[in-house]
Amino acid sequence: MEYKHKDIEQRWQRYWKDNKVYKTETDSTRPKFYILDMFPYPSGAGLHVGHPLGYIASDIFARYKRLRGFNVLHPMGYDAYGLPAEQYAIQTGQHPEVTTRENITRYRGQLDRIGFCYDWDREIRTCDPQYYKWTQWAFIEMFNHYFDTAVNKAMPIKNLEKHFEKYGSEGINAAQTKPLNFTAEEWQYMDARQKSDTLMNYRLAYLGNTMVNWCAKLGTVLANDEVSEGVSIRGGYPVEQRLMWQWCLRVSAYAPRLLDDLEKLEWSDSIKETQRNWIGRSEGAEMQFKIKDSDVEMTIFTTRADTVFGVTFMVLAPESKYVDMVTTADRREAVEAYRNEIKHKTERERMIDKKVSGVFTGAYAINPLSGKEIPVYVSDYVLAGYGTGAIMAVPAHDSRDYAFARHFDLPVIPLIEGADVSEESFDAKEGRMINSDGPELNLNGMEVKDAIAATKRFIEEKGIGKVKTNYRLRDAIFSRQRYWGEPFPVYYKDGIPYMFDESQLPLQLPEIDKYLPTETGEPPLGRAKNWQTADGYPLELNTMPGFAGSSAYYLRYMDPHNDSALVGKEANDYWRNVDLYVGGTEHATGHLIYSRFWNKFLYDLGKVCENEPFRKLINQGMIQGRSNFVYRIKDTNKFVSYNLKKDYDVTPIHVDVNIVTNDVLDIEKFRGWRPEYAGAEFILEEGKYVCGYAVEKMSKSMFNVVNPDDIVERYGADTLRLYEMFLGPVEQSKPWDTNGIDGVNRFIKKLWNLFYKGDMLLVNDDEPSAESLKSIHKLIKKVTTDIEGFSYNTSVSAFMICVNELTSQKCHNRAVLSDLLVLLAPFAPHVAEELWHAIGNDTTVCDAAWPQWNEEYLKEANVNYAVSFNGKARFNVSVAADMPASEVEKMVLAHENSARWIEGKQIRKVIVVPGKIVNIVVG
RNA sequence: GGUCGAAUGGUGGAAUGGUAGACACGAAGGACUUAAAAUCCUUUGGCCAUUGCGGCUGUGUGGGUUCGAGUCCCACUUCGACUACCA
Repeated sequence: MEYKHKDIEQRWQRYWKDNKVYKTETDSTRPKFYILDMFPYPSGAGLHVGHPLGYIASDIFARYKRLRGFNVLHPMGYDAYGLPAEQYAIQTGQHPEVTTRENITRYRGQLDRIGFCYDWDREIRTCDPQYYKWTQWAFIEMFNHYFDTAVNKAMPIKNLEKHFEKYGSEGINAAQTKPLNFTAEEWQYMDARQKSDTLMNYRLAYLGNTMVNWCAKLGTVLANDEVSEGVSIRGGYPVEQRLMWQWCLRVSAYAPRLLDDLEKLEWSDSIKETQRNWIGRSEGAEMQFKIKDSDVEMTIFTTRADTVFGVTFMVLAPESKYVDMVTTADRREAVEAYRNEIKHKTERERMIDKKVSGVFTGAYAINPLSGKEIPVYVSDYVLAGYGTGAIMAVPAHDSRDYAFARHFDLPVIPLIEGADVSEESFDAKEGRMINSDGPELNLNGMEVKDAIAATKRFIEEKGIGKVKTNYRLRDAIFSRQRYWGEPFPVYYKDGIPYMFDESQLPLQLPEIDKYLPTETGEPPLGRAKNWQTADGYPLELNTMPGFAGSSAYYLRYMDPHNDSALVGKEANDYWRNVDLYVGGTEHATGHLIYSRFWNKFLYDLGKVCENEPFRKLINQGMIQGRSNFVYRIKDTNKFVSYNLKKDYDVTPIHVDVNIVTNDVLDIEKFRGWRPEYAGAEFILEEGKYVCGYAVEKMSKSMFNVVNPDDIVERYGADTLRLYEMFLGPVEQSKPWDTNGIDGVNRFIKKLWNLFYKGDMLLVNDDEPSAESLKSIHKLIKKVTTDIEGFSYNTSVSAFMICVNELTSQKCHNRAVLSDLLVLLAPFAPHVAEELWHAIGNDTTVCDAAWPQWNEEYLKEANVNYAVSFNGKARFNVSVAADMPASEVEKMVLAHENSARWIEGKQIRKVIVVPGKIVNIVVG
């Protein structure tokens, strides 16, 4: 029999499917293991070979855990809402649901061909009403809760209302948008609208008038993690700041917990660090500065309280509420002009334009420690959204303040001994204080660290400020002006938002005629007919963002068909949380923050039993494209081979990597590739046309996309799986390069030849030799430890070594080969299954037991010691493995080569590392 | 600018502080074959020696710790990822 990958793979994929081999049930008698892939967005382009990298790694782990007796939950689904389907719909009029369904079908086909062990009965799609019912439900719960900072968890908003009735805002401990002050009586006299507005200040899901990232081209607002460098991540369109009424999630309330709980997670240090930076805890102080000749007091935030004696001016964000309060009449016009100018710049323009700009308000503030008068400016380098939107500027010790001071010719007072501030500021937090002597506080001579502490203590005592911890993490903007997303379960009565009752969910996405905003500029849902409650109240026109559906999907997999809860208590108590989560780093500040927030919220409500959703996280690297180039001589249809191109004036042109093999162009296929190349001529080297290459993102426009289907067709899924693992460590990014795939394919054929010679099965029950036992037990040990440590690439090498050894040993022993197949089953399940049955098993290899290695077989009879003198010049000695170190020493010193090296010199030290080295120090 | 990570042959990559370069690709030579494919064998970091079994050198650069450093420490160079006017 010959190794025919197509027959084998089709046969076993059908068998696994028909017999529901990978179906998972809750089973309290067995330990559970939940291993999850980040589910894909089903794009129109289909999967390329980069996508399955993480899926293969997790599939190997899932199969391995199963073989070790765990009850493994390994599901898959689709993050089906998203912008590309909607934009395609705008262009073609095709309903996004239709294209999404088609794309899912294509994805499923591609995934199936690779032989994954997903339990497809648990598949979920975020656009399925039975699923998004629970997304809507969670939103309602967030609306109905606030975050209590005293107990550090979410509490019902009803509690807060009761408190208001009795005590007003006095004594509340609630995360809030802004501080409010009202009495119980004032609360009583508020009308429905005012009460609603007041409660919005505290709800975890709230309607807020906030500064948002508005992308005109996409016609929607975007969350901070969907914007990078001032342009939208999807499409790269410019984004500007706008004040809009939006649904928001009070993620910031959970910032301390999101930060602290990172410690417990088995995530890579780099991704934890990314989250830490994103949450951005900074300890500092808030301080009040009085405005001269006015009642206004401005609050600023600083982490450098020690530098207060070096404050020579203050700066307000253009959007700051203080601007109107302090600007003098004669400066009003100039300030307004500046604010308008800033308002019309996009975020991107503000970033590119690093020029210092700003305007004087006419006001002077009084330094609370030195009593000096200092001018107040407005500038866009101060952000409205962070701290209080106002800063005290210390040009000597902050580079941004320094640039501003130089531009407006403001004084610079150095505060640290030896700091040279003639050319640039001294930003380091170290050194000894000078020039910091005020009427009540003297910091001179202190170290910076102590000066910060002393100043904080002083301002708290004097009531001019307080110690404050700020977080960079902002609330998540939760509205999108799009069609293809979850509708909000919200209706409006007299302009006040109300939630649907849970029993009325899901609120289904309506049909519309065109997927564009309405003529009046409302979101696409404004086109829906009868988009109102039974009583005629209008419904919310926005939809939820992409991260809504992906924030709790891992919980739904535990209990995907439950009609009465997101996840039932029994299922949740058993599966708890994800033991191993595999996905890309690009979600570090998006999905992985939102999911943790969402999970913590549900945990506070007692709906889930674990505080964190993903216990261990592995970030697979990205597979980049490896593009190929041909070199056309300018103004001709003649192409010159890579190593000859320096003699010509050439234009490099991307060429489809699928007509290039090992960087050699298939000339005939190239002529047929595009009509303009039909008459192409070539200047060859050694009879071949050699292409150049470059590593780039894998994309259609670079003609470097490799479809896994083609690899499966040609080499088989097992080869694809092994090869993707063999390429290098899973966590590392690397270009896709098929140059080595033949080696992996050869390995499978060699494995096959251990079992078959022609049609004859070679397997026997002879006593296995000691060296065969050693080979297989070495492999068991290596593969077991490698899988536990996610070193799949070295595992694949170990398989190759073992098969080579068994081949040269002519080992066809059934027991040895059985162990080999079980070890291989996670990596190459089809061929393992085929051979497993060929040697007489009638159960599936997926139900076998993982073999244990026996150290007895691994023991060496003899051990090689490397002998060195002063760490140099070595020779080897071979001694019995159980010889004690002192005997080894004697034997080495008696060795003829030792005499040569010692040559009468004194022996100072002899070091024997058991089994490894003998080092003799002479001199 | 900040944070984190990386640097090893022609290539992808191996090496609990202990004989660097496993394994694979590619390349060269050979066997089988009328020929090709497939398969198998040999060589393959560099330099020198190759009718002697060897010698020298070598993990981005410069220092350090150690009997011994690709591995640990310090500084630098280059590259990558993330983030970015966060006071």
